[in-house]
Amino acid sequence: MSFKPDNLLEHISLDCVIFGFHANQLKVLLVHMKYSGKWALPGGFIQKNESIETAASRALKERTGLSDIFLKQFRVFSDPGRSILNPAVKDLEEQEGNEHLNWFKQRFISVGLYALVEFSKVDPKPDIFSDVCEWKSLDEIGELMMDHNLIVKKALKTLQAQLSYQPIGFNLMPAQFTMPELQKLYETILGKKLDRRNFQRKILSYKILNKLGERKEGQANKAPFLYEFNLGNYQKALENGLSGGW
Amino acid sequence: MSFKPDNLLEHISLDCVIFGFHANQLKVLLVHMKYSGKWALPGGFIQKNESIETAASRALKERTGLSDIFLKQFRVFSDPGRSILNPAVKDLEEQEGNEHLNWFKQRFISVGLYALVEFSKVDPKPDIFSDVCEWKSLDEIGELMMDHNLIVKKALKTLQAQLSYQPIGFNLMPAQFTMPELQKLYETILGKKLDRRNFQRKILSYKILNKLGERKEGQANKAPFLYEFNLGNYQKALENGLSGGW
DNA sequence: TCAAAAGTGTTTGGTTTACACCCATGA
DNA sequence: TCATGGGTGTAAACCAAACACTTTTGA
Repeated sequence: MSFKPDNLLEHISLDCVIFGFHANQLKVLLVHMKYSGKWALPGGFIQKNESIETAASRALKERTGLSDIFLKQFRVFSDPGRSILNPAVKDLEEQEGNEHLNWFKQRFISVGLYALVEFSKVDPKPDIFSDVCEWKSLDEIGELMMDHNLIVKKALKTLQAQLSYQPIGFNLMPAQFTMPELQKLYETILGKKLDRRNFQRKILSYKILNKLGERKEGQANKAPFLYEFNLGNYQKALENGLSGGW
Repeated sequence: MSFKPDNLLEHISLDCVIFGFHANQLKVLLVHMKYSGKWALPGGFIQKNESIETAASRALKERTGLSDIFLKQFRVFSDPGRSILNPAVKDLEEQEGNEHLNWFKQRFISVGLYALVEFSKVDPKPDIFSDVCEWKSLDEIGELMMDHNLIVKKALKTLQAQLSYQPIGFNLMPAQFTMPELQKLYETILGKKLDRRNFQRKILSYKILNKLGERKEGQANKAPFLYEFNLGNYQKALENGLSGGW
């Protein structure tokens, strides 16, 4: 993998908050920077003939192996101070003879996007500036590079707000899932418990689920039903918005 | 007024959708480009040591004379095609010996912001690329430069969505106003009629208004009460959000 | 047969909607 | 005195929140 700044727009970067859901926890995909040892959000730059969204899809594809990811820009981070102490520059300075050092020393304005992906389908791969790429649950995230903690915080807040008027599970759940599992997702995002019965009634009222047969899994209790998303209605709900608030 | 690209970030611009309310109409402040004759949104560029918001405030101050304007970024417009037919470049080509032509020929990614201002306080001033700066009501807006029609459309949609969970009147109304006037503002933004009595009950339930004495104005009907915003509660409502939906 | 967790339905209270009557004002 | 439009209140419909009992399952 090579890096060619001459095909990239200057001053503009993007940072992706990639959300996944696993073991009843909301997770974020992070990369570990080679030299500074800091964790950071997967990012990217914009090629001269692509949009932010295209560039982000490209970065996501590289990091996760997935295409057609749910992706949404939510905020531009442009505080002039955000780049001043960019440890990525320090990393590069430590590399012998890095020809692109000056390019990284410029000030970057970064577009924040969040992505929703199905945890099990992701095959995390580091980029050329990092040596590790892996999932971290929200409470495992320590101090991130630059203003990335702020970016995660704002992304989560946006996601919470969207939850009230947009269906989101399709991008985060496996193809088949139970109602309690879906509820856990909502509870995790919102950071609070929901009533089991009211949750079910509400989510069913959206008509975005198909009920399948029961599942027999080996737990010492009644086996919950399996559901899948009804893509047609899900799509409509995405376009028209939902009503409620959780 | 001079123009010094050497102090500006390349590739990044901003466009402001400045909303005002007058004569029961929602208006947008536009500038008329000197050479192409096209109307456009007031825009700006980002200086090397300022944030997007600061740059936008600067542009707004220049265009309207106002400081401390309500301002919110809502979307980045980065389609590579948006700049290709930039008539501003054509304008500049027609100017003899414009030294900054190449600077404008670059591709721009633009951050869209919307602003809410009190119509009567604005003193519109063109920028160096335009010869007119004036208010246009939404239905008077014809074809704008580049993708500015799209930007206006998205701004309006954002404003409509915000309406449900944020108070907005303070920035658009004069210091004192009547309930029917405030209702007109909401109706205009939403593009639909609201019930007079339910509107009043709802807006009063937010506790963001102070009721003043009646007003006597010469109309052939009962004189409506005057109200003003309760700044303390208004501020709280901004931070905590409202409940409803219209 | 018991604990754990899922399925289902009902009651209650609050919010939103729809609607009607009276009052003040200038013409 | 009348048309216009504002002030206020109430009944009905709807929605959300709280809550209980029954069922299934593996241990």
